[in-house]
Amino acid sequence: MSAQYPLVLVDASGYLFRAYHAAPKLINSHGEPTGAVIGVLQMLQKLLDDYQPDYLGIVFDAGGKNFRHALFPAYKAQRPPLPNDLRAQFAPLRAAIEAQGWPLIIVPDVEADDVIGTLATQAAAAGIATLIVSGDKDMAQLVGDQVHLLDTMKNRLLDAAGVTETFGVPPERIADYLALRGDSSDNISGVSGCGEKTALEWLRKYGDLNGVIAHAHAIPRKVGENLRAALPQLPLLRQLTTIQCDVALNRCPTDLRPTAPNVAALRAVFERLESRHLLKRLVLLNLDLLAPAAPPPPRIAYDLILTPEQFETWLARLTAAELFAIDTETTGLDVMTAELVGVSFAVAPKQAAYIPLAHRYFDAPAQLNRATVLAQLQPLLEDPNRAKVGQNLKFDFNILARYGITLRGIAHDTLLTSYVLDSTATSHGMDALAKKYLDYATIHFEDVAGKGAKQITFDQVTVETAGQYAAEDADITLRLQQTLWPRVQAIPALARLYRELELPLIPVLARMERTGVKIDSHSLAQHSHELAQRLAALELNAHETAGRSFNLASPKQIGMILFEELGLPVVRKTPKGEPSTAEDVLEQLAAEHPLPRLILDHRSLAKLKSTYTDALPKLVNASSGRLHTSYHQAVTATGRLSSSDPNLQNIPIRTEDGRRIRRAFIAAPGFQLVSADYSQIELRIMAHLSGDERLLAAFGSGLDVHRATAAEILQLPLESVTTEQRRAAKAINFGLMYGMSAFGLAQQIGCNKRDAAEYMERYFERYVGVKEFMERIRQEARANGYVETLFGRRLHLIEINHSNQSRRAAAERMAINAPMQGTAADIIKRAMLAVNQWIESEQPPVQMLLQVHDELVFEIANDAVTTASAHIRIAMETAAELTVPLVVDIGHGNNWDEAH
DNA sequence: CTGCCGACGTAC
DNA sequence: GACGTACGTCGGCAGT
Repeated sequence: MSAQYPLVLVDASGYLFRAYHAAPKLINSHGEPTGAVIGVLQMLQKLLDDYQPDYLGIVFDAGGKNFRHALFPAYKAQRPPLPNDLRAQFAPLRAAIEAQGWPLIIVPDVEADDVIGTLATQAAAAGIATLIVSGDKDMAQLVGDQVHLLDTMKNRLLDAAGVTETFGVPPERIADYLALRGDSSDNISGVSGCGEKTALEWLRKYGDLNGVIAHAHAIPRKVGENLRAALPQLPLLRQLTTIQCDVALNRCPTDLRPTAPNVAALRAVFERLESRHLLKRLVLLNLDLLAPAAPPPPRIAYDLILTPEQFETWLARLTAAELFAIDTETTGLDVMTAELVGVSFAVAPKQAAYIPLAHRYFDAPAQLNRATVLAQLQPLLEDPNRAKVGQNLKFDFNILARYGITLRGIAHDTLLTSYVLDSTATSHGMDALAKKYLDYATIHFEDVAGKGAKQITFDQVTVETAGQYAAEDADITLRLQQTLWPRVQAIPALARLYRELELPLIPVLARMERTGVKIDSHSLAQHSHELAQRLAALELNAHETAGRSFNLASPKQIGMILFEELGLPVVRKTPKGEPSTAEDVLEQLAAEHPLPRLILDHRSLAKLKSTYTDALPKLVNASSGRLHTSYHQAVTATGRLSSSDPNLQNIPIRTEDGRRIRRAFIAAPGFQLVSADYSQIELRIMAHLSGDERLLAAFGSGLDVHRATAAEILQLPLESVTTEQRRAAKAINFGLMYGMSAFGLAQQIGCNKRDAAEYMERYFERYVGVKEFMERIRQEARANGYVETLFGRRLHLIEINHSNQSRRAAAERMAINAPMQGTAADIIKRAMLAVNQWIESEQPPVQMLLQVHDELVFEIANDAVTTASAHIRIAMETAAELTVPLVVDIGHGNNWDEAH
């Protein structure tokens, strides 16, 4: 199939000018202007996508003088000099066009118009349909049967009829027309007093320029006089406005076939331009070709293991190695369903191999049998004395577990090494670590498998490509370990934290993930149904109240109704400057109008439905019949775990509907759910870290700490503290741990700022140790650039000395919070290890299912609940020795709500 | 249609 | 500007 226009000729100088004025004035990080180049490249790309020509000419003006200047010294004389920031963009544009393989034409002393005219004429003679792309109206004269014009200014495609319609004259009269009316952009004046209208009228009356000249004597009034005065000039003007179609060129249209792009060169140009858009497209179009920018990567020759002999050799190497890296490749990221596709190993830098086991694509080579290979590897993988390193081994652990292998001898995990070194790093992913610590550009997963809709599963990747990728992963993991571990070792507390807490936690978390939790999908479905009805009723009511229909889930539309149509006051704005419709704002507005309350109710129910009652049943694993979360050990800045897919750390609890969702988390028949949660652990840690006498005393004597705080601040006896007073004290206690200000406290407890400030003052008078502790933490953060937990985990605070007040204040709040939140995280991790130790040694009918920051949830056989609970309590309460007791509340029941 | 971001809301 | 740590859903928008 041939393109509609086999030849496309682009007036590139015009494109560049247009882009320069239309596109944003971008500047890259080197201070170079880039907007016009990027704009032109995007327009060209779009054009070629649209027309897909066989031949292509990107034509630039050569600059310098041409025949028109010789005829008419004033030609284009009024043009201001090129702005420097436009001039600077010619070179990168040329480089990009050449790298694209697009034929670029610049003829010395010839204007782009004449080059285009000549090529179009030659093409027409050869029967090749041509599209001229230009915003210059001169070009209209070239239009004919075979030649059409894409007017980039108006984005219209013009044939001869279109030209007549647009300009009022056919293509062959365009030059006459321009000669008469002039062309200010070229400094051609034409006939004084003769504009568009007059020129068209004359041409209509007398046919062409010669006709006008012949009848010049008959034209009345001043304009007639002007015409007669200009008569000697008109042939010259006609020459200037006529495009030359016979200039000497060293190329003909059929020479203009685009060639293959030079991807590396293109990438270099695009990177310099810092255009994510262009780079992204380049990546998409060149998945296989894409290599990092200069210098080209020296790819290492890794082993691809396809025969038993090769495997034997590598098995011996692994057995002999003091430490080896392992990495599994699978069909997906869900450890409950992903299939093992291959496994890679590294025994020393650059010495790595990939064993493809289950690649399935047309023509895939015969591979070693997965079961056989795994059986041979099993003794090695399960031997605790054979040291292994990996990147996020919890994943590999879970995958191997599904094939009956218990990975032991986990000596290192580079994900966790990176995390303990700097929990605030933007990424602990292998690609980022390789770049950061080894200055090595890894092959990315997207490079081999694509992404988005085009993504394929790893078993579809060719074994050769997969081998390069997978073996490199093992190689880099090993090298990262060699670089990272000494850095951790240099800080003994971090080394302990890593070896004694984080690494041993891997199999514990892996087990919890694979165990999952039983869900009563039926009750959730029933709940969803009810919620749908209540939501519909609220929606109807809200629309009636508002007087029109709108999307209750759209803060933007809500804002329109509340603040524009109903004229309610804007309480607060979002960081982006839009009126906020957040919960506390609507709560205030509810006093003035019934609609905000309806929105609030709708929001809370919609949240429960979409996030929980609808979503959770869909995520139940088909084979286990249970819900499996993923725990992330290297995400939070403070050392907490996080949970996703689904997040089981934010299951509702506060409202009745929320608790009903918790009731859908159930125990298997014959079992109970047991929930054990630390009572006030962060406040206890604050007491311990601060050594504050009164706080220590309150916890030491087992008082209700919030009540005690209220009594202290208000100087009341404990028993006369009201519920309201206790609530305020609780808000202070929590607020303190978050570094809250008087303003924040006032907002929280609904009092004025002065009262809040007075409460806080009174608090710090009574709890002097806490006040001193907070100041000490700020000092420590400023001096060290980090703060520590009780166990030496560090949180780096690079903005603690920031010049911007609010940035610095934010860092100070993190400094205050992190030691408490982080110590609590350390303690519950220690408890999890202790409980796991007990489970492994005693083999009680107990499974640890969930961790929710200060709570552990277990599934325990009915008759073991009491004794197991006692063991769990001891393990948790003795997980750390503080100057206050750690207290654990334990409950049990058929579901998670009852267990509380 | 896909991907990204901001707003919002759930938990501790 | 103002309360720390997370994750998921939605709307809206840009780009495909």
